[in-house]
Amino acid sequence: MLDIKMIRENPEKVNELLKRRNPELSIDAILEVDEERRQIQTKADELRAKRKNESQKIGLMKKNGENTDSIQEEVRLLGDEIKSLEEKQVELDEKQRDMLLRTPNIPDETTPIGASDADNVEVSKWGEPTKFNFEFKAHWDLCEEKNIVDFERGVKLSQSRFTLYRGKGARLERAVINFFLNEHTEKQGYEEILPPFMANAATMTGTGQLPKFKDDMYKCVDEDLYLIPTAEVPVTNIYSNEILSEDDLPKYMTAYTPCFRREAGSAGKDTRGLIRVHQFNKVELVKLCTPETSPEEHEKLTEDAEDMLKKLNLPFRRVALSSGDIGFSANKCWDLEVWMPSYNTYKEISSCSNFGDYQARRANIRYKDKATGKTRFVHTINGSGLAVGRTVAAIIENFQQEDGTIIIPEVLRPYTGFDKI
RNA sequence: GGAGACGUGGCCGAGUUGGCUGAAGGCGGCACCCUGCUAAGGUGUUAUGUGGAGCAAUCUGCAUCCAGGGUUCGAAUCCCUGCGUCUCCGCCA
Repeated sequence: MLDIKMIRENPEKVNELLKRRNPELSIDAILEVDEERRQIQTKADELRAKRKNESQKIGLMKKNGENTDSIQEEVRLLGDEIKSLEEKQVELDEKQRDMLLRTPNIPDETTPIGASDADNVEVSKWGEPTKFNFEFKAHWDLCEEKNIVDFERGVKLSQSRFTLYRGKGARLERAVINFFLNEHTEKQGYEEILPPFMANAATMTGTGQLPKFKDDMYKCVDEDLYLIPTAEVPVTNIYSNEILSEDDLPKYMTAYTPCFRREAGSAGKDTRGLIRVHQFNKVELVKLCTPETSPEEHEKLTEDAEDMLKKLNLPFRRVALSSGDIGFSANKCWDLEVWMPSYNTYKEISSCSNFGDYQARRANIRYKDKATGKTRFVHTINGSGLAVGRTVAAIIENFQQEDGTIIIPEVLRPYTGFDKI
């Protein structure tokens, strides 16, 4: 959520930056509501102050045995007036909050300006796209051949885009999860978190999924609970409505969770294989830090994610998302894309975003600044470290051999217990 | 799931015959003072949100005693609902 005071003081600047994201965005309507809201509040405050004084007066008069009938009637009428103003005020408060909650974060100055993913900028590359001197296969074909993912029965059990891993496939998936978690916790200093896989509406609002992206999520029928689309949601919200000490920062947290996404609006895209499914596994990296350190913490987190790809020896590149393509809550985002032979291109495997204080303001996550003694909003950062299903798909495709076997990367072998499939 | 108890500031804990209590007291924290060091002691300070004034330091109004409603001139205090915690019983991986 953007800071209403900041918007009030820099309306042109905010509009200009928002239009980099989408030319139709504007905060003008919010400012109109804000103006009216403040007028009502001032008026209501005055009347409440009056009622307070008068009521105290009544108390004293009663003590002295005076008759208070007329003044009581007067204050009762005042109460009616206050009540109607309060109703109006609540209405405007909610309206303003809703408008702010539906307004995306403003892009960082360093985010490349552009309208869509076509304007994203490749900034670095590691390794070379895998070359084959034989007819290579797509991971979905290899998976079926080796019976390590049973796509058809996954569909039977649930619906399309649900997968059933089995045998060495299931073991490989679990090995990748454990490898990532061990690296993040033992070598990179993150605290392991195992959060609930369902979260309530307040939590979903904190990170930005609600109110705008309700239709992207799975919702429980009889409860105010949603299946999480990413571990970012519960993990970032761990400290919602709390004030941390500056000494507690930065917080490094990592979590494995399954992720549930309805993928509404992506019909026809990536319909085969493990790339786009309704339930997938992911290990997430989340940081809370001070505003001063957030750019460098963002960079370090991205490097931590890149480190996983390097250790697996998977070719990848880093892309700076353009202002038209970054996520709703982010002000800056690097995508890591892994080489996927079947697509003959790089596919997103991690998205490392800096949210500034946007999520912290929504979730109300603050800290006490030591130097000034003031409470400030933390900055939140997160990134996939990495998407597990896509990692498995990349391993299967990039490390397939002419004889039809798949070589398991060295670093995973202690986890899989086998060196090829 | 059934029965009961409870929900106050960073923590503990007063306040429940409604009124001057944003809230006593203690602990902790912070600042300063004092004792040559340490232990101890003294003084002060110590919530959040939001509106207004001011360049600012700051001053000031309003709100907040789990949340939301209600009663009343006036509610931390009374009533209702929800959420949560604890105890006992039942059930269960």
